[in-house]
Parts: sequence; C-alpha cells; structure tokens
Amino acid sequence: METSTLLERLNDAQRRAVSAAADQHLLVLAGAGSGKTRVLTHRMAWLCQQHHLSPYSLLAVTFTNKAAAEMRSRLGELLQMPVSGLWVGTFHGLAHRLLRLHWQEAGLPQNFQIIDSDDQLRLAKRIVKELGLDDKRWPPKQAVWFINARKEEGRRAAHLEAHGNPIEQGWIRIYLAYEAACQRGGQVDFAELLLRVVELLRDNDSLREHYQNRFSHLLVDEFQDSNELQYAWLRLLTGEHGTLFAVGDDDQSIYGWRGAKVANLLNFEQDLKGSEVIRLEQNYRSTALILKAANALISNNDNRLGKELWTAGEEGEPLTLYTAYDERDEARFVCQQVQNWVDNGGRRDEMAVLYRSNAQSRIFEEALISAVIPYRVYGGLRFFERAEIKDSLAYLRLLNNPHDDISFERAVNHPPRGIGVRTVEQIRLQAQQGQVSLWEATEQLLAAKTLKGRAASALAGFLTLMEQINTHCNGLDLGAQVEQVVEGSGLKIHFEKDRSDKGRARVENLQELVGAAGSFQGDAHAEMSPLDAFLAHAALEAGETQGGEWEDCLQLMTLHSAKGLEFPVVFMVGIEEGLFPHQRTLEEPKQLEEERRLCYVGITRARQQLYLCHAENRRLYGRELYPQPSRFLEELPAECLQELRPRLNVRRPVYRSAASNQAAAPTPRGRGQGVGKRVRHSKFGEGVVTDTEGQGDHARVQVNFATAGSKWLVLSYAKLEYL
DNA sequence: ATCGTCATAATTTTT
DNA sequence: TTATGACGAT
Repeated sequence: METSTLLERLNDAQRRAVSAAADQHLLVLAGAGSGKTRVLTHRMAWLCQQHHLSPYSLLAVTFTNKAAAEMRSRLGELLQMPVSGLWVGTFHGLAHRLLRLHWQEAGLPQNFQIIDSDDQLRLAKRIVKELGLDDKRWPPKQAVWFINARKEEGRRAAHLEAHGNPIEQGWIRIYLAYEAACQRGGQVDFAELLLRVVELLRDNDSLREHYQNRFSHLLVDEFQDSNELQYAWLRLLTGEHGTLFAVGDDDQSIYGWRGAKVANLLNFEQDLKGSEVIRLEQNYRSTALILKAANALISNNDNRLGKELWTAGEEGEPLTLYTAYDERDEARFVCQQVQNWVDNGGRRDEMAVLYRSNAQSRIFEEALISAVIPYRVYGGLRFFERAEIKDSLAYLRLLNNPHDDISFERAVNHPPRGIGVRTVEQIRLQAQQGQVSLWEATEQLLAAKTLKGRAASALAGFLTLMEQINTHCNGLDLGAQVEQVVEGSGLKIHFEKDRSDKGRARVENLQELVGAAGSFQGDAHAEMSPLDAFLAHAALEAGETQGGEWEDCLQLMTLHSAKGLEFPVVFMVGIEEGLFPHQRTLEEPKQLEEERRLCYVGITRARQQLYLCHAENRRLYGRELYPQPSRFLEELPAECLQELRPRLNVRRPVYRSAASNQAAAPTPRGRGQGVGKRVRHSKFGEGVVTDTEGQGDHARVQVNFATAGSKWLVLSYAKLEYL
C-alpha cells in the first residue's frame, strides 16, 4: 500500500499521530468515537511501510480478546499479510506466550496451566480451611482479592510484613500457602501471568535486553485501564530505546475500582522523556447535541487532561428525558419506544438498554417478554465457565498432570460416584501430611488400606477410570480425546439423566465442547501440545456469554459492558440518586467522578437518539424508594433535552422543543393528579405524594415521608408546601 | 447426596 | 425482593 493512501482518510490530528517521528513517545488522548483503533492500526502500518520495520518488531497490546481480534483483522487488511504470528494480543495472552517460551527461566513446569477466578476461589477456600483459619474473619473471597491486589502491586507473600496485625498476618499466611499450592500444582492465575513476566524481564538481563531489542515499538490500547503491573510490563519492554505509543481516554476510566491506574496516563508526559500528547476530539459517532451533553457533563470533573468532542455532522434530535412513575413504567416506556423504532423500519439490535447494575435487567426482561420483543442480556456465565464444561476440562487437565489438585478435587466426584466430603477430607489430610498431591495421597491411602470398603472401592474405581481414559486417548486427535473424556468420565450420561431444559442444555454444551476441540486451531507459536493450547485457550478466552444466534435482538447490558460499543438508539435507565450515582460512591469524590465518567461513557454510546429515564418510585430490595433524579441529569444543558412527559414538580426550567408536545404523556395508571409531587410538612418533613382520594375539603393525599413513613393527610388541614 | 430452611447481603468485570 | 451460601435432616 502506498504511504499516501495510509494517511489519506485521516483527519489532521489522526494524521499527526500516525506519522509522528518513529522514536517519538506518544500519548493519544482519544475521545469516544474518535477513531482510535484506526489510528493504532495505521500507526503500525506506517512504521512498517515508512520506516521499514518488520511487523514482528512491534508489540501491540489490548485488554480484551475482542479488541485484540479487531486490531489483528484491521492490521491484516492494512498490511496485506497474514497476521497470525504477530505480537498483537491481550496483556494476558502475550504474557502467556512469553511464559510458554521461557517457562524454565520463569521457574514454571513446562505443562503449567492457567486457572480462572473460579478455580482461584476454590483453591483459596481450601487453603483457608487447611490453615485452620476462621472463614468469617478471613473470607476466601477477600483472600482472593488480597492476593490479586498484592500481585498487581508486584508484591510476593515473602515481601509482606504484618506489623503485628493478626488479620494481616492471616492474609499473608494464606497468600504464602496459595503460592506454594500453585507452584506445586503448576498453576498460574491471571495476575500471576503478568507478575511472572515482569519478574522474568526484571531479573533476567539477557532476556530483557533481547526483548527490548526485538520490540522497537510498543503500542497500548485503553491505556487508562492499565494497572500497576501492566504498566511495569510495558516499561520493562520499552527500556531505554523503545518507543511507547499509548492510546487512551482519561474521561473513560471506569475501572479504578479494580486496580486500573489513570495515573499511568496522567503521568505519561513526565514518565517518558520527550513525549507528546495528541488529542483526537473529532467524533464520528454521535450527533452534536449528544456530544454537547457529554461535554457538559464531564466538565464537572476535576483532574482531567481536558478534551472537547465535536462533530462535523448534524445537530440531531434533543435527548429525551422520561420521568417514569415507577420502574415498571420505565420498562413499559422503553418497550414502547422500541416498538416505535421497529414499526418505522428500524432494527431491534440497533438499540441498547444500559443500566448501572445487573439487578435492573429483570424488570426489563419481564416487560420485554410480555411485549414479545426479542432481547439479549450481556453478562453471566460464558461458555468455558459453565459447570459441565469446567468438569470436562478438569478431567483433561488431570490427564495432563495428575498432580493438579484443583482439577482432582473437581473431577473426583463429578459426576457423583460415592466419594463424599469425608473421603476427600481424608485424602487432603494425607496429602498435607506427606506434602504430596491429592493423586499421590489417594494412591498411598489405597496402598495402606486405610480406607474402608465403599470409599476405597469408589476411589480405586476413579483411579482406574482415569487410567482407562488415558489409554483410550492415546494417539487420538484433540476432538476425539475430548469426546473420550466426556463419555468416559460419565459426565454425558449423568447430564442426560436430567430431562429438564437445563439438563438438555448441558448435554448440548458438552457436544459443543467436543466440536470446539475438534475444530480448534491453536496458534503455531510456542511449542505446546494441542491439548495444552486448547486448555490455555479455554482459560484465556472464556467464550461468548450466550451461544446461538442472536439476530435482531434488543441489547441489554450494564454501562460498564457497554464501553467500546455504539448503538443508533440508547436508553439509559435508572438515572437516580443512589442508583446512579450508586449509593456506595457518594462519599468519596473520586468515586463520584468515576460514576460521572461512567455516565459519560453511556451518553457517548449513542449515535442518533438518547433516552434518559428515571423513576419517581422504585422498588429496590423489597423497599419502596422515592429517589431524586440523578445529579447527572441536572448537569446536562437544558437546551439539549426534551421532556417527553413534563414533570409535575419542575425543579428548574427545562427547554421544550416543539417535538415534546406531540407525544402523549402516559398517565400514571388510575392515580389522581398530584401523585409524584414532592411536598413538605411542618412536622413530618419532606415526602412524595403517592396517592389521592376525594374532592374539595375532604380530599386526602397519601404522602410517603422520608423519615416519618407513609401517611394519609387531609389536604385542607395538612398545610402542605409543594416543592 | 439431595432437599429444604434460615440467615445474609445486595455495584461495576476482564483475563 | 432475591439469590446465595451454610447447615441440618431425609
């Protein structure tokens, strides 16, 4: 491809980023919808074509498999070459690849396996128990959090100091035992993948120099989401002579709560000498009014590098603000708008409902089912996380390495074969005493005839079964091996007994697993057996949330999972104080700012139409709430908004376009006028009118007071002040 | 081993 | 409200 064509379809800022000097560190502040993937891939192509660099001297890293796949395919188009061996992937995927190449130097067994968060939690549970610690004081979930957080700081258990704090001491003991268990079983968790590589590069001079020389250019996507460890990784690879090209957006940093350090981005200029910052502010996605709202909202945050999105496109329709009576009314409203869009020739999959927390999806699902609108909910268990799949994988891993205790525990009684917790506990004890694996402990117990009849024969049966499967698998290809496991383990027969939908789905999933293994094409790099490659693939790419065809479905997801996506029509729902911003973020200004960025992310998902909804009345955790509209709504310029149903308690002037009058206001069902009004009573304080009855002097209103609860009051006596 | 009962807690999630 | 986990009973 000619150079000219590479720069041709870029705007000025994009072109400056792509064609910057080859040794220039760059931070590209890429606003939402400003074409960052395009800049990233074009930069890579530019370096190859203009500076005659080999594509193999570039390393490009992202966070998700999806983003990595996107980058690969677009790069392939630009370079017109197969892209399979290139160093383009996720942090974890690339770290894994390095560890497979240098397992020895990294102190790992060659057949090391990746464990996912579910395995990790199981292991933590076992360890807390084995150490005899109280799981009330040291909940395994928190132990996992502790371990991961320390690893992300680059700290090993041996480096930690309890400072006489017994709780801390407990965490450290757990971490220590956890490390030992993983090392013994050849297991590596997600954080460990990164930490091992950082340690490897840090401590092994020749290896570090090798890779620093090899990768002249490092490129990162979604830089604002990187954590300490990931940043250390990048800096080690960059070294003195490498060049870092980071793309990110501080305004879209929404993962601070899980360790992402925006500081990595904010300090870029200081950290990398002679670096430059380029802003991509032209937006190719949304209408001008949507961008205006987004800009106004985010300007309420401090500590940002600053950026203002603009478009050469149309002004577009105003944002629609809908004040629902309650959460069911909110859902009904969305259904109605979806129906309208479809009736006018639109597709359902052009629309998305975005909410703050997963619990909100239920009410929408109910409404959508009764309105017969097909929908798809994001989130939930992915393919390789399903129990029946994890069971099958446990057998495969155990065949690979009998000393894999995590897999042993899982496989030994799945499907149930009469090996109960009692028996397993005995095995654990034996293993602990002899410092051997569960498999060895089982052999010892059987040889010593310590176990009684039933348990002993069941266990012996299990060992024989594993040997049988092993023999049968010999020489088979991957697909046939997996089939052998699914059948031989008894898992298939076990789930076939379950005649319910759930059981049938599980059997189908097992079938699909066999199919997936059969057609699996592992990457040719890093000499791994097909089975190892498949197991790594299963751990690193958990697969789709839901299999099957999802044609033309309304999309339901959290605001977090919407990042990176776009839709012609977006509904943001539940925009209320306490829900969004969430209750738990109200105290810390930092957290509140992250909520605001989340709102910014939501707004900027919309291409043409954005609906903002909130309810006056919401049932949450079995309690009736009367939430205030979110502060974020008030931060939007009035001239961007139209209220579809003018609220009775207008708290500020709201610009109303001609369009707002055409839509009929849905009436709160069968309730009197005034319902929803906010009132103040001299004695009971503030509340909301929830019902009315009667006329004239006898008229009564039901008011739910914030502090005094719900009361019926006679209007002519109560002297209510309307707010 | 499976089922029922009780307590408890209840953002956000990728690898 | 509801979902999950722990615990005890069949």
